[in-house]
Amino acid sequence: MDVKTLCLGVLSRDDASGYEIKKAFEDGPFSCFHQASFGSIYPALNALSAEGLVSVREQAQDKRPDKKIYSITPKGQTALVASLMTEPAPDVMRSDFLFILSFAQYLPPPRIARLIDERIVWYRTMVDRMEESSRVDSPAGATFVRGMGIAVYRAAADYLESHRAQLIAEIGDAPLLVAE
Amino acid sequence: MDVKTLCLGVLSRDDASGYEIKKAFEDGPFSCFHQASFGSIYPALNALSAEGLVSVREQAQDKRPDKKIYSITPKGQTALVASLMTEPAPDVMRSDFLFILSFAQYLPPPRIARLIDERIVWYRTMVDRMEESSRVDSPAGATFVRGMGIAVYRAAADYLESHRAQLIAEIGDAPLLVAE
DNA sequence: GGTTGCATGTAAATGGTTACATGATTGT
DNA sequence: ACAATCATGTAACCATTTACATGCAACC
Repeated sequence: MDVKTLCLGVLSRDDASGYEIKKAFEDGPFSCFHQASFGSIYPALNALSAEGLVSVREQAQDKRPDKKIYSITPKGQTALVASLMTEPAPDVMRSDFLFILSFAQYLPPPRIARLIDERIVWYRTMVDRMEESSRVDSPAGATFVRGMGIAVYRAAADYLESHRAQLIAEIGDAPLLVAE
Repeated sequence: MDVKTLCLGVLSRDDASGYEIKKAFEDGPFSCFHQASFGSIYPALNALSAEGLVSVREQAQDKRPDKKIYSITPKGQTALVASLMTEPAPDVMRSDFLFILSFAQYLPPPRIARLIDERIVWYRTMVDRMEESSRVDSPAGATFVRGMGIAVYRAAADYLESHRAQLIAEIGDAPLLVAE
């Protein structure tokens, strides 16, 4: 699933500028499971435009730079659905946090405690944010995915909260390998 | 966290060949949150060797190609711990599955049903595998991380099972945009 | 007879990200 | 005075994946 398809997906929900598409991957509904930078979004948008999968209209703004607002075309809708019909690539997860935690016994307990505490806060914040956005009415798919995000992040936070103390106690008994 | 650190982490648990390290990222305890291919592992191992962070011994095998078994050195242990003390990069998740599901209303319900069913099986299989490996005694960090994996994957599978029917029903009412 | 597993390695291609360039406005 | 937000875009850089190269043994 390349950046072009990702942009098409965002645009299928609503017209947007490149800048706004970026936000959808930063804070928005896609931030949890896909990401893209300006360096990939702007070229993708130009390519989509050249292929006739999106249309552009320039919008002047006062006190703000001009915007290019992109809309998905019928051809673009078809292309999006075709991409959605291909077999999804396997999920990819990259977590330095879990990698570090899996060697907790080599590290100072206060560091482990801090990492876990920060992570709990992060998960709770994400759950709150998702619950808030679930108050506005969304398409069935988006609602389903958001609900799954809430369930999974809540399970993660709950686990960290309920097992934190035991891990800290266990690694507290072992000798340190590094100064704090 | 680059591939060199990842290899150092695997080797801190036990001596291994490049081939065996690959397996740790494919099926093993790290497969859920980091991955690496041969094309990155073998060069990383050579670099680590040149830096004195690992040592190598060649092992002849009958009916199998020769192996190069790598061991972490004291210097390597120090380097690993130093890496583990740096701030972890933010987690990255890339899921075509969730991206596709968030546009479920554009797609044929049987496809959505199949995708969800396959995913449930996958999560349950992973949970079973992790639970099995939790019967052998592991360091505190690894046990903690494995437990979190089980909790999170179980929550994901439970959510998919309990909300599957409702999603299928909701998208079944809308007109199809593509032939099955 | 074809696939999978074992085992190491290289080179090319890829698909990004990071950093840079530019500039007004608003908030601290 | 400095950082952040809005807004678009390019080019250099990067790490990794993919594909290739090689070959034997076991299994179906």
